This record gives sequence, C-alpha cells and structure tokens, in this order.
Amino acid sequence: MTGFRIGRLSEETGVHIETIRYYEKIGLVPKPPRSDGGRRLYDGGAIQRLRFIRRARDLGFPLDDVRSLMGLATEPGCCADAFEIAERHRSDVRNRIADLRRLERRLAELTKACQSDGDLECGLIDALSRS
Amino acid sequence: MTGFRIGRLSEETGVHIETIRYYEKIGLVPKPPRSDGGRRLYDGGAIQRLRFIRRARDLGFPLDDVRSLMGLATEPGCCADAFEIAERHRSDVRNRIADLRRLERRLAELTKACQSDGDLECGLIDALSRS
DNA sequence: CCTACAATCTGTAGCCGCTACAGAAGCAAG
DNA sequence: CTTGCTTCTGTAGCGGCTACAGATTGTAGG
Repeated sequence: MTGFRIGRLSEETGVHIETIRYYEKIGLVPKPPRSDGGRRLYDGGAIQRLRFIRRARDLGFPLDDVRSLMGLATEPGCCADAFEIAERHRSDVRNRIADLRRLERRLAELTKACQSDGDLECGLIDALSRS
Repeated sequence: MTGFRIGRLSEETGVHIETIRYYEKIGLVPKPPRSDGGRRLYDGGAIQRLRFIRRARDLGFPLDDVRSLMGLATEPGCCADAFEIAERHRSDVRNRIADLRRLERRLAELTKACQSDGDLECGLIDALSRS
C-alpha cells in the first residue's frame, strides 16, 4: 500500500493520463517511484500539485507561468512575484479580448454586406478579392 | 520576362517567403512554373490569390475556411455558402470573447485578493493551492 | 573571368499543449 | 488459463507558421 496509480490520480484531479505523463516528461511534476511491475505510484502530494496545475491552467496561465507559480508557492513573500505574473497574464487576456472585438466588428460588417447584396455579388468574397 | 520570383511576391503581398512555400506545400496555392535554375516564377494571379488569403487570415479564418472561400470565389451564387462560413467563424469569435471575459473577471478577482492580502498570505497562490 | 554577396532552393525541427495512436506488458477476476 | 482492463514506452499529429542548415543560382563590381 505505497500509493495509487496514474488512473486514480487522473480521476482525482481531472487531468488526463497522457497529460500527466507529458507533465512528467517536461519536468513540470517530479518523476514518481515505480511499483515492481513498473507502474507509477503516487501519493497525496501528487494530487495537490496536479490540482494546482489544473487550476492555473483553467485560468489560462501558460505552463511556464505555472512552473514559476509552483516555485513561488513554497517561498515566503511570494505575493509580489505572483501578482506580477498574474497581472501580465491578465493584460495579455485583455489584449486578446480587444483584438477579438475588433475582429468581431469587422466580421459583422462583412457578413452584413454579404446579406444585403442580394443576388448579384457577394460582399464578403468581394472584400477579400478587392485589389 | 516570364514572371517574378518569390521575394517580389512576398513584398507585394506581405506574406513571408517561408509562408508562401508552406502554402504551396499544403496545396493552398498551386505550384508555379520554375525558371531554368529552379526558381519559382509567379504572375499577377499569384498576387491576387495570396492577397485574398492574407485578408482572410487577417480576419482570423482558419486555413480550411480560406480554402473553401477561395473555392467559392469563382462560383456564381456563392454568397450563401460564404455567409455561412463567415457566420460560423464569427460565432466562434464571439464564444472566444465570452470565454476570455469570464477569465478576465476571475483574474481580476484573484489579483485583487493578492494585493489586499498585505503581508501574511498570497491570495492568488492560496486560491491555486486550496484543497 | 573571378569574386563576393544576395536570393532562393530543399528539408527538417521547433513552437504550444496536448491528443492519439501502436504494440507490449502487468494485473485481477472468473 | 484466458479474458479484458490498465498501464507502459515511443512516436506522430494538430495549426500555422518560423527558423534554421547547407546547397545552389543569379548578379554586380573589379
């Protein structure tokens, strides 16, 4: 009774088995000990770590940020650093929203042109083809 | 004087040389004839096609959609089909905006928790670590 | 004609974050 | 002992490029 296997870890954390192995490969989580038969054996700490990663990923942090945040989690006075990472990410998200909104407006115009044009020409194709 | 080379095509269209070759490889643009020395030789039609692609890409259409739109460009009565592709894409964009806005709100809360917490604990790290 | 140098050529690997296989081996129940 | 489930390793693929390496071609100047 020295731990549980990857399927259980996957269930507990909602992280796919392949993804767990991938995280191990890139060094995001430590290599666990193995059973006699070569199966990975995990403990509660693995669940904690993986849940941390999952939450951070759900918040859209890239894996490099997740790595940094995990490093900070054990240090005292980490807040300022964590704050900076989060603010940078948030700013990135805001920029993406702004880009997508501009895009959405343009698409709205184009599809309107497409509809209103009736039978003769396609406003959308026209806009893409204009020289 | 049977055409111009890839560098010129790249300048005229704003599409990188490597990208042009990539589009050729995946069959998005036709293979052009070659000079005696083996260089690609393009004509005005190539410029038109690449500009079309560039505009569609600027509008965020995935390459598969671009392919479809190019196919439609020559057909009569293409508008309905083009409209559908555009609307589907627009809907996708709207969904992405909605997702990002939810995300932004959550990040705003978390960074606020991070700031207000002062010295003792980091609200952000806490939120990621909570079991 | 020779020499630089720019432009282009092919092919491959890398980016991100997984996901999806193939084929082998362990493991528990009937 | 067989069946079927889980896990193992390794590799390739997704989108849409980008960045090389190393070879070749074309061109301008001396």
